[in-house]
Amino acid sequence: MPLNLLELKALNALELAPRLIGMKLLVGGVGGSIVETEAYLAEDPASHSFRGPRPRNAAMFGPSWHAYVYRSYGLHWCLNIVAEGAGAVLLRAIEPTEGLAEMRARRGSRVSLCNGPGRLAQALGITGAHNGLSLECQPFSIVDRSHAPEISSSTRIGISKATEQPWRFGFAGSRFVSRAFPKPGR
DNA sequence: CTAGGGATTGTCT
DNA sequence: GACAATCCCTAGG
Repeated sequence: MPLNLLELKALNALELAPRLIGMKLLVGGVGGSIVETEAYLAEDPASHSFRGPRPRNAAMFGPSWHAYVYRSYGLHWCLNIVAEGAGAVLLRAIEPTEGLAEMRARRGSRVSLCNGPGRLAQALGITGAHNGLSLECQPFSIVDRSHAPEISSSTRIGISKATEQPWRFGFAGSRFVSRAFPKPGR
């Protein structure tokens, strides 16, 4: 499906995060279907944009539908999609479908290719050089889903602030997520 | 200027 | 399940 960029660029992080589930993301022809995301809002203590513009988070205050890439724990890269309102959506897992050999080469032939933000970035060849780039241009290629999938949600992973917000989203039932989602409540 | 701590992952026990 | 690896932003003096 072609992208409705006008619609997508107007969404804030909390709206965009579930909207991205099921969309296909390729970087240099390598990638697959997005199955797990997390939303980070500007007024969110867990967000890098919470304390206002800084050199590191400048991309979050730029135009939406651009990449925000940061280094995590000094060694891993993490890829976000900037949303309206100085928020961003962290891409945590994709179901790899294109360029499997290249991903395995970058991942050192490890079994886990794209389940987790650091692994995903490594498998897709993302580095700080991609920070601030528009997702409308090479090497990025994004294709919309044809219909809305069933979405799971849970609290976000690895944060110490605003831990109760259920702002992690996933493709229901996918085995490619970084962590299983709790069963729907009853 | 220095100390503390991550939106993580791989390895070892 | 525990912990090291490793960079750099942030807070505080």
